[in-house]
Amino acid sequence: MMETRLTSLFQKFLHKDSLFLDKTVLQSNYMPEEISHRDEQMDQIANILAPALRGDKPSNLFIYGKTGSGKTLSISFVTSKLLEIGRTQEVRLKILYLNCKLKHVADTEYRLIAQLARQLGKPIPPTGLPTDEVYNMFYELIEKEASTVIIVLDEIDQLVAKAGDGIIYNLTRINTELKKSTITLVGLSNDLVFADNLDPRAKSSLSEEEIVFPPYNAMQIQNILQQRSGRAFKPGVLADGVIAKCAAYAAREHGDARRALELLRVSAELAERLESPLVMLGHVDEAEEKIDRDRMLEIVKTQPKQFQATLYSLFLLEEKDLNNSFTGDVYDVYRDLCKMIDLRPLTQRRVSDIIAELDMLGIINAKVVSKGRYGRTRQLSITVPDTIRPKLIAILRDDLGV
DNA sequence: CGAGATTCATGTGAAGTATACCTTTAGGCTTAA
DNA sequence: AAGCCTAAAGGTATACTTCACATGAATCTCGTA
Repeated sequence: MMETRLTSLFQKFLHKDSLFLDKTVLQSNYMPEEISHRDEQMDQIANILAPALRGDKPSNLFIYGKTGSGKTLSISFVTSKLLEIGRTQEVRLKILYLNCKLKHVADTEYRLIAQLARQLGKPIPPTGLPTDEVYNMFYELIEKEASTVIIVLDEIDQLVAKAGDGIIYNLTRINTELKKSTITLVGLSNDLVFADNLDPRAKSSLSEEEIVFPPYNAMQIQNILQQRSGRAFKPGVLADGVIAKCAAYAAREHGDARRALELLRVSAELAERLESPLVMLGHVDEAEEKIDRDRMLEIVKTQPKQFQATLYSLFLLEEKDLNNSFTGDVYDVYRDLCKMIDLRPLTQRRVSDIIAELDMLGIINAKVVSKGRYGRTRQLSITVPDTIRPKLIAILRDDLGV
C-alpha cells in the first residue's frame, strides 16, 4: 500500500518536468565565469596580490563589505585565477581559505591554526597539543611549501570577537621567521567598524591595503539575477516581474545579492512543489518568509542543549510576562526547567555568557540597562517573527523533551 | 533642595577545575638470533 | 637483544565554575539655604 504510493510519488517526480535547468547556478557557492559590477574591486585585489606571481610577498589586505556584496566571490575568483596563472608560470603559490564563523572549527586561536595546518595536509588533533606546538607545526608546513602563501580569513571579525586580536599579530609575525616562504593575510569582514576596535599593531599589519565593497543597488542585483537565471531556468518559466521583485527585496536589505539569489531559487522550488508551471510573484513572498524561517529554525536546532534550554526559558517567561525579561528571571525559570528535564544546571555566570551568545546569533536582543536602585541587568526580548514562533517553540520542546 | 553616598542585581574579568584528548615513556611481552 | 604493544604519566585546550570587583542610575542621607 505504502509502497505503491511512494513509488507513484517518485514516478511522478521523475516525469514532472522541472523548472530548473541547473539549480547549482543559483547556489551561493557557484562560481560564475563573469562577475558583474565588481570590476574595480577585483582589479584592486588583483593588483595587490599580483606580486605573488613573481614570488614576492603581496601586502596584507583587508576587505570590508556587507553580506552579499561579493567579497567572498571576488576573492575566490581572483585567487583561483592567480593560481591558474601561477601554475603556468611555475610559481610556487598556495591559497588557504577559511571561514572563521564556523563554530568548533575556527573560533579559537588553536582551532584556527590547526585548521590551516590541516588544509596543508597535516592532521592535527582537536585538543591536547600546546598552541605553540601547533604554531610550530604550521610554521614547518609553510616553510616546507617554500612558496608564497595567501591566507584568506572570511568573517574575521567573528574570530577576533571570540578569540582576541593577538592571532592576527601572531600570524603576521611568523613572516619574520620564515626563510623560504611568505604569508599574506587577507581578512574579510562585514563589520565596518571592526578595525577601529582592533589593537593598533594588529590593525596596521592587517590593513596594509584596504578595499571597500559597496552594496549592490537594485539595478545591479537585477542584472545579476538576469544573467544567472538564463542558465538556471528553462526559458519562460519566470513570470513577469519576478526578478525585479527579488532584486527589490534584496536591495531593501543593503543590497544583499546572495539573498536575492536565494530568494529566486526558493521561489522556484516552491513553485515547483506546488506544480505551478510558472514562478509567480506570490511565490517570491512565500519564499521570503520561508528563508527567514528556515534560517532561524536551523540555527536554533543546531544549538547545544544548554543554549536551547536558556532560550526556551526566555520563551516561557515571555508567554506570561510580555516582553522585557531580565537575566535573573530567566535564570530562575531556567533552573526550574533544568530540574524538570533532568539537565545539569549551569551557573548564572555561564548562562549570562550564553545569553550574550544568543544575542550575537540574532535570536534574541539583549541590552544592558541600569534600573538604578534596583540594580543592573540585561533587558531581553526575542527577535523571532510571530509567524515562526510556534514552530520554533515546538522544536525546542522536542529537543529538550518537555 | 541638592550634592554626594548608598544600594541593588548582575555585568564582567581572572583564576581555578573537570573533562577529554594528546604525546611520551616505561614496563612487559614476543620474537629472532 | 631488539622490537612491539600497552598503560601510566605528564601535558594541553575547552567549557564551565568560583571568586571578586565594577557598574550606574534610582534612592537615601544630611548639610545648607
